[in-house]
Amino acid sequence: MKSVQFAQNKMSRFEQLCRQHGIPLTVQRRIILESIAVREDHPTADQVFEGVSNKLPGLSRTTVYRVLETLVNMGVVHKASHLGSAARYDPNTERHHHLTCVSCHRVMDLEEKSLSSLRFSHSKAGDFEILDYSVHFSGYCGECAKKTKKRVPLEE
Amino acid sequence: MKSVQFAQNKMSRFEQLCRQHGIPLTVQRRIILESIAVREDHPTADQVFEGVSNKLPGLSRTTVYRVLETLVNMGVVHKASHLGSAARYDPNTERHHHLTCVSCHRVMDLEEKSLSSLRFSHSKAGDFEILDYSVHFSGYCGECAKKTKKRVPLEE
DNA sequence: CTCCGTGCAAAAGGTTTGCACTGGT
DNA sequence: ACCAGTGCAAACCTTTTGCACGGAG
Repeated sequence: MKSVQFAQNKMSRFEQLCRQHGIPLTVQRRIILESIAVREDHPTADQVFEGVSNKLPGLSRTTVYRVLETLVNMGVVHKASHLGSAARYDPNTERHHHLTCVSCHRVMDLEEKSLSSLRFSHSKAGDFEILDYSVHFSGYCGECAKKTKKRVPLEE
Repeated sequence: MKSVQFAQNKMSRFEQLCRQHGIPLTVQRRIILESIAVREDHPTADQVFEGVSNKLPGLSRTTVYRVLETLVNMGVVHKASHLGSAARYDPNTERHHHLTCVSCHRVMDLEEKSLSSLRFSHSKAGDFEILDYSVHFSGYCGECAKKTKKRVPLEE
């Protein structure tokens, strides 16, 4: 499903970005990115560490975290922890969807009928048996949209 | 947006469930559920604690966690921490969607064109400025579907 | 009266930070 | 050579666990 091509493209784009922005291209960064690009799953930082520490003995867990953050900031890797570090509790047990403000991290409900009965090709995606789903939107909430008007949403 | 009615219904259903299943109806449970039912946001356990400890001095953070888990198991409250406790990293930076196995917690990609250009009533939901979205599916992956066939997916 | 629920403290993840040193440009 | 990146240890935040006590059924 994922080709060698994919990993190679990833690396090329990464190296290109590094040169463009004068970001040091360290062994750690190269190996960590490669290890993610090759995998089929969505590893946690710790799983990345496990997978890489063989090839790079002495690698620090801390570095894995820092490199991952760098890669995310560069847009080369996507960090999926949609609702932040802490779990959130919601009294609404009906199917509904969420809006998360990328600035203040507030989470709001979205009741949109058109989203509550999505159709997919099959009720099964491959051999995966779907029980439920929800749509997660990210963006700026009303307040933050004002504040952030015409500002780069980086380094608040 | 959320009515007093809603909170009252929540409480009634909760009390009913407790009686049905012989679950002790403690002050802590009542107050914690009420505090969530009344809120508009999706508080973290800690935020719940903050909000409740005024009304119930001496309340333990631990109890909040335990009560929340109980409420989730009773189906009265929904826990949203979609991808588990640890953040996950994904080399695929294109818009795509996720399948999470509720049994083994594996996360897989889903490339489904029909989901990649959802239409909503407006590109803005209220005053929320949407930047991106993704659909999160939960269910059983192929392997776990076999194992779990005809078994209650509770208390592994 | 019997248990389950609670509180406290301590442990167990996951992630971040301070500081000195090393390595890329 | 300079500065950013790295390693180590310790701190921090979120959540879980063990044990003794007290309140709900």
